Parts: sequence; C-alpha cells; structure tokens
Amino acid sequence: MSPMTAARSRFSPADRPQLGLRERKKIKTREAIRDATYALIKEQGYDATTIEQIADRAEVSPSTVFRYFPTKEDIVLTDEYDPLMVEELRARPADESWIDSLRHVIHMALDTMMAEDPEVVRMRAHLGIQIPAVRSRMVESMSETGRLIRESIAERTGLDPDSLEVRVYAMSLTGGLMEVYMHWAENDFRGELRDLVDRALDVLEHGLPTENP
Amino acid sequence: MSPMTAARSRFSPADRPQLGLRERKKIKTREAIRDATYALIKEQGYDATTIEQIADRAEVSPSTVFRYFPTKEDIVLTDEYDPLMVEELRARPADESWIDSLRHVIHMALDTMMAEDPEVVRMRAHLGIQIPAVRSRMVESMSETGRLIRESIAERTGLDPDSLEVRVYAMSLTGGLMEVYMHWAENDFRGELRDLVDRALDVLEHGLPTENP
DNA sequence: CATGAAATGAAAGTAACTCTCAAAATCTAG
DNA sequence: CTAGATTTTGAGAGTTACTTTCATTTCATG
Repeated sequence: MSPMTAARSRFSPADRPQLGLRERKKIKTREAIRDATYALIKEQGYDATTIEQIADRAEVSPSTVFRYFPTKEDIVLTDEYDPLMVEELRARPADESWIDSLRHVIHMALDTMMAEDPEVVRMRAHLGIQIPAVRSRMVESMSETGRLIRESIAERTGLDPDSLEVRVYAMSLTGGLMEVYMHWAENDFRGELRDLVDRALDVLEHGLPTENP
Repeated sequence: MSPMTAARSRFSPADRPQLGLRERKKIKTREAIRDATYALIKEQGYDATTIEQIADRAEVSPSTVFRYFPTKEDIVLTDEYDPLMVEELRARPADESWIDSLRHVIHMALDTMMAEDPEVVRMRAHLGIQIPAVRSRMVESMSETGRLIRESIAERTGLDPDSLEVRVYAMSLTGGLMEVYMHWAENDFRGELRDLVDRALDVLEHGLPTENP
C-alpha cells in the first residue's frame, strides 16, 4: 500500500456508514480523483498530466472531474483541514494571546497532516515552488486563512478586523508563514516544519534576531 | 488625449533617438499592445477582452502579442519601475535604517507612478481584487521585490539573505504592503496611498497600535 | 414499484498559449 | 545602393484547461 492512500483513513466512507449511498459514492469519487492525480503527477510531473488522464485513471468522465474540482490546482491543494482549524481556534482559552493560539493551531494542523500523509505535504510544497498556478492557489487559500486570523485578532484586541492595520498585520503573518513552507521545500525538506514555524513566529512577533540586541 | 496615453511620456521612442529603428519600433509595439489592452478592458472588462481583440486594435498579429508578453496578465502588470527602485535603493545612505530606506523607495515609486498615470495604478488594483490571475501575478512580482528587500536587509544587518528569518521577515513586509494596495482598492481608493503605506510600515515595524500600550 | 431529484457522461465550444515555418523588415558590408 | 545576413513578424495548426448544454443513468422516497 502506497503512502498516498494513507490519506484516506480519516475521511473514508467506511468510517461513516450513517451517510447515504449517494454521499458515500461522492466521497469515494473525490478520493479516486485525488489519488489518480497524485499518482500521475508522481509518474509524469504536473504539466504532463492532463485532466483526461486523471479522469481515465479515476474511471470517471472529464466533466465529472471539473464538477468536483474547479481547477487542476484545486485537485492537488484542496483539503478539509480548514474547518478543523476554525474549531480548534474557537476552543482556545479566551485569555491566551492570539499569537500563541495561532501557534497552537498551526502546530496541530501540521501534526495532523504530517501524521496522515507526509508525502502529500512535501509534494504540495514542491509543486508550490515549481508550478506558478499551484503557488498562486496556495497564496489564495493562505489569504482565506488570513481572514481567520483577522477575526481572531479582532476578538481578542477589539480592533476592527477590516481596518488597514489589522489587515496588514494578518497578511504579514500569512505571508511569513507561506515563506516558511517554501523555504522548507527549497532546502529539501530539511528540519522539522514545526520548528521552522516556531522560528518564523518568533521573527514575526519580535522582529529579526539581531535587530534590537 | 486620454490619460492612458500619458504613460508614454517617459519611455516613448521619441525621447531616445540614439536607438536603431528596430528598437524604437519594438518600444512602440509594446506600447500599442498595452494601450489597446487598457482601452479594451475599460470598455468591456478583463475577461471579455480576448488576445485576438487586443491584437486587432494594436494592429499586430496574436503571435506578436505573445512574443511581447508571456501572459494576458503581464500585459496589464509589467512595467519598468523595478530598475528604478534598485537604483534608488542603492543611492540611499548606508547608515540609514533599511526600513526607512524602504519607505523612501516606495514613496518615490508611488509618486512616480501616480504622477505618470494614476488611472492605471487604480485599474491594476481593481483588477487585482477581481481577477485571480492578475492578483496572482501581482503577488509574483511582489515576491521579486521581496528579493530586493532581502538583499537590502542583508547588506545592512549582516544576516544571510537566504536564511529563514530574513526570508520570513521580507515576505511579511511584502505581504503587508500588498494588502495596503488591496485595501485601498476595496475601499474605493479613498485616502492617499502614500499615507496608507506609512501606516502599514508603522504596523510592520512596531506591531498593532494597542498591542503594547 | 413508481416518481422525483441528483449525479453522470457525451459532445461541442471557447480562449489562452505553443510551435513551426515562410515572408517581410531592418541592419551591415562592400 | 545593393546583396546577403539577421531579426521580427504573421499565418496556421495544435494542445489543453475549462464551460455549457442536454440526455441518460443512478439513487432516494413514499
């Protein structure tokens, strides 16, 4: 069994028999498309992999592929972790400084993803530095995470989440975190992503190390 | 004369007779393509404007359009300001704090662009929030600017420009600045971009206003 | 089982981008 | 000024992501 298939564990239809046959089939189709995509990209690279090939291997029609994922990049990047992060963020104690909350939530998300399928985490980062469209989609979803961060900041500081200051601050955080991910991939995944995130958050909180000695 | 054409002034072939006919024609073609694109987008919107229409109006073939600009977004976004910024950055006194240098360079770039063609500055921001591909290309070019910032930081602090810390810091700056631009566009271009940048740089330098009272 | 709703597949269409090659414009020598 | 080398352009055909439409199949429900 390839490590790719490990990702199925948590969301596989077998785990939720309460769903109707229709819903279970949809989940299976989603997984089939994603698995086919990962496998083909691994074999031939991203650009050489066409939607038609993906459809063939997943045993669906090309139209169905587009019904499940709006773009090719989304097949690679879409996951179901965002709701988990929201939930986890809400569960944090109200008096915790929000940057600690953030640190905690990111740790949790990373741990979950690395436990479930580290190869996919690496492949995504790798595609992120190689394929502009993928990187672009990554930035996009980081921005959505940025909105989360803004709400969290607003809740804890009383500032307006749509103010220039909060937006700039949140985006600087997400930009910095994005850069961690890219740095990790560009340096051949050396070091624990978790530790790199901590170093990044320190920079974001206190500035560059030697700046104010 | 439409405000669009004002952008020609500084780079128009008439200003540099030292160039051969070939080079002067190339500059003219570039401008023709860009002017046609801006005009068509203004008339019909971005998506409704095809490369074929652009080619027609610029009186070149579609192949030629792609020879001058790799993608449709590039027609809208590519400009010649980067070399100017590099030059300006080098000209700053060595003992100036690099964030002040940055502030100065951005002010200069903004002033130049707003003086030359404010409508284009606004149109780009507007397209940036509406068209994902354009926003993506904007982020891309901000990343290139980010590399500039890293070198500047490295020169002045002695840190490694490729270290995680410097990369994270630089990207947090560029991300924050990008957000200023988007915020300005989303709020109907209210306020001076210059002032917004100053507020953003304050946040990036000192954190959120009420954070450490 | 029958009826309605949802999911699928087939097919045709659009538009961005690529590649190739021949024609045209410009440059350079003599 | 002309001949030949070089560069730029246009025409055309091809690829592929993505859209839209519609008939068919598959599942849910009473």
